[in-house]
Amino acid sequence: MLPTTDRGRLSRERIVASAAAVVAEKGALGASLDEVGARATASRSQIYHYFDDKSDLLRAVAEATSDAVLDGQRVLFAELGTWVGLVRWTDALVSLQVERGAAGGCPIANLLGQLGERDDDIRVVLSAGFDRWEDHIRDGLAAMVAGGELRPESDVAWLAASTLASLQGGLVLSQARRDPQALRRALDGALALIASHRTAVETA
Amino acid sequence: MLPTTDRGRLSRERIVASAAAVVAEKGALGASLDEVGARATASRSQIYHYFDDKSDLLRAVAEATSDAVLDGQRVLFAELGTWVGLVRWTDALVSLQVERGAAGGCPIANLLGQLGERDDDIRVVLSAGFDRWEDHIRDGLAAMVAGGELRPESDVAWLAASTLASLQGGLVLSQARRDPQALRRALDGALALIASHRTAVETA
DNA sequence: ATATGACTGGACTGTCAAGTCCACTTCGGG
DNA sequence: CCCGAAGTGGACTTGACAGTCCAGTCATAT
Repeated sequence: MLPTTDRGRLSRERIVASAAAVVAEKGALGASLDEVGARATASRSQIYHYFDDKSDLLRAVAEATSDAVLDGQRVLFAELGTWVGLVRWTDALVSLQVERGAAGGCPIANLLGQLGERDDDIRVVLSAGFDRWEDHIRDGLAAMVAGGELRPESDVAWLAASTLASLQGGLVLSQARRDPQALRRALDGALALIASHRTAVETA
Repeated sequence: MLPTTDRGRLSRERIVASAAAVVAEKGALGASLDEVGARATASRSQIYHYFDDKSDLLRAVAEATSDAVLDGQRVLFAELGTWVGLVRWTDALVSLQVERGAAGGCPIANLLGQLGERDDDIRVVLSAGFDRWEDHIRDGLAAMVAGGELRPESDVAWLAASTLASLQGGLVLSQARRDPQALRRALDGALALIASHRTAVETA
């Protein structure tokens, strides 16, 4: 079931990547294995060679999608330890939403909505993705506390959870309205809450 | 296409209600017209008597769902004009999520994720639902300003948008984690932001 | 009472996707 | 060189679903 040769490994990866793309376009239920195979230049029996069934493939897609979303922010995450870096992170997220024409929200949340109630394994994978995301934010805030930018008594775990929620909700609203400003306003709310815990009062 | 008799009106309503239930359970794509008909004690030709096709029915479901979600909060909305009422509203939302075992997020957001990118009419209907929701929050905050509970210069439109985003994001995270506390933390963030605009400092 | 049109039921068709099967190719080790 | 396993391709089966069609029922207005 797991590929033992390089050739097989590449085949499997091609299939997962194609599946992720098709799922992003057509939704999980709307994604046919025929189309996945066509894009990966692989036939359906290859898919069943590496995966038990469609659900198994979708689990792999969920993992790949989580990784992709987090990887896309790796550079930004590194900057989260300062107020300036935090603001830059929000700016980058809004810019991304502008580029996409405010279409399509968070890929992780999309999969959750489509599969979360149907397949508990997938729900757990996506939940872990959110956890990692929140951890990065919390680590950044903790670094701001350590660096003296935030007051020591700040509850960074709560602030991180609340910030990720603002981000997710902002994405939902901007997708609904096709308006990136909805995300901007949501993130400004999160920033304002964090700002209320800053030490120096050198304007936000 | 639109029913002209009472009997037809009831049939149509039964169909929409059943469709909304099936869609909530199985998702929009997973909902078959056979099952909708079976639950509504109506055959498929009845469905096609009132709706052009499945998309047309789903549009009606989107409207019904928006109305149902907003209606379910009508009593709470009336209380939003005071800090106490605002807190009660958040408590009720968290309680609801506890009752549901933190399963299934916001029905409007779920439909958006499944159909928003596929059918623009539906996206607009759901977006309007969010608008009405945000309007109720904004009106409540404006009443708090008028009542002297919030400082006059408070940007209630922004606070309302940010609060709805926290709510939506909190629902996403609580659904992913099967943990209503994620919603609690998100809403506490929104409350803290609003609290920072209060006049009297009589503890939050 | 009956004709008209709204309303209803169920059978039928075409399409499309999941999953199975088997024959074939590639490639590395003996 | 050749054997066996890993990897590959495509045809086939089965089932489910959207959408159509037509024959029949119900309510009511005259």
